[in-house]
Amino acid sequence: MSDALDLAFAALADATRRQILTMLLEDDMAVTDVAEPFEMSLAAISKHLGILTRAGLISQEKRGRVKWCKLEPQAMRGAIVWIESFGQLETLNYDAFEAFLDQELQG
Amino acid sequence: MSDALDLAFAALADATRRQILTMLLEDDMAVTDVAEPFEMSLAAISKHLGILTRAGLISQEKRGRVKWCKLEPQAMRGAIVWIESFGQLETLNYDAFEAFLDQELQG
DNA sequence: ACGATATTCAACCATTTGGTTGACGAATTA
DNA sequence: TAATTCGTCAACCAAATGGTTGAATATCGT
Repeated sequence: MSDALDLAFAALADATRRQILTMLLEDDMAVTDVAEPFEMSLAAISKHLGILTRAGLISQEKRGRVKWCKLEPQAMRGAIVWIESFGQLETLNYDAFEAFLDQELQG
Repeated sequence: MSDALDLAFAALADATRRQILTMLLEDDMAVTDVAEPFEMSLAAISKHLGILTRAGLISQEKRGRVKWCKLEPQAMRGAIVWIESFGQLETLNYDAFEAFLDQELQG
C-alpha cells in the first residue's frame, strides 16, 4: 500500500535516521560504527538501518562479517521533486526539470 | 521529542495527506469538500487535517460552521533545506538547471 | 424552536514504530 | 578448537497511526 514516497518520507521523519544519513554523507560505514555515537542498542540501530534500506535511502553490503552501509542520495529525488512543487519553484517548468535530471543521471 | 522536521516529514509520509496538500494548492477548502474525493469517513479526514495542522503544513480557520483549510507552503522550507543537502544532484544543479533553462530558451 | 449541515470527540481495533533484552549464527582471531 | 566480534532475530512493551462507528457540539436556514 505504501509507495516509494511514503517510505522515503517516513524514513526521514526521525532524527536518529536523519543523523545516520548525515554521517553516511562523509563515508560508508559499518553498522557498529554507525551505532557508536547513539545511546541506543545495536538492535535499535539495526532496525533504523532496515527502515532506511527499505526506503532505498541507503544500501547495505556484507563483506566478511562487516555489513557496510552506503548512502543512496538519488533515492531522495522523488521526495525532493514532490515537495518542491509547493515551494517558490512552483512556477518552474517541471517537464524541463525532469529532462534536466534525466540528463544529469545519464551523464 | 519530535521536532518540526519530524512532524513535517511524518505528515508527508501518507498519500492521502499529500493529495490533500495538492488539492489545497488550488484554493482554500472546507473540511467537507476536502473529504469529498476520498472513500473514507469525514472523521478520518479530520484526523489527517489535524496531523497536517500540527506539522504546520496547513492552517485551519473557522468561519461560521465551516472550517477553512489553507496551505502553508513555507512550512516545507525546513524539509526542503534539509533534504537538499543530500541531493548533490539537485542542489548542486539548481544553478546548472537555470543555465540549462536559459540555454533551452535561447537554443 | 426545529431540522439540517459542518465538524469533532470518544471509544474501539489492528498495525507499525521505537525501544529493550537475550539468544543466536556467521566470520575472525588467537 | 575456543573466544570474540558483528549483526540479526525473537519476544516483549508502550505509544502512535489509520481507520471505523456513534454521539456530541455548533451553526445555519426555515
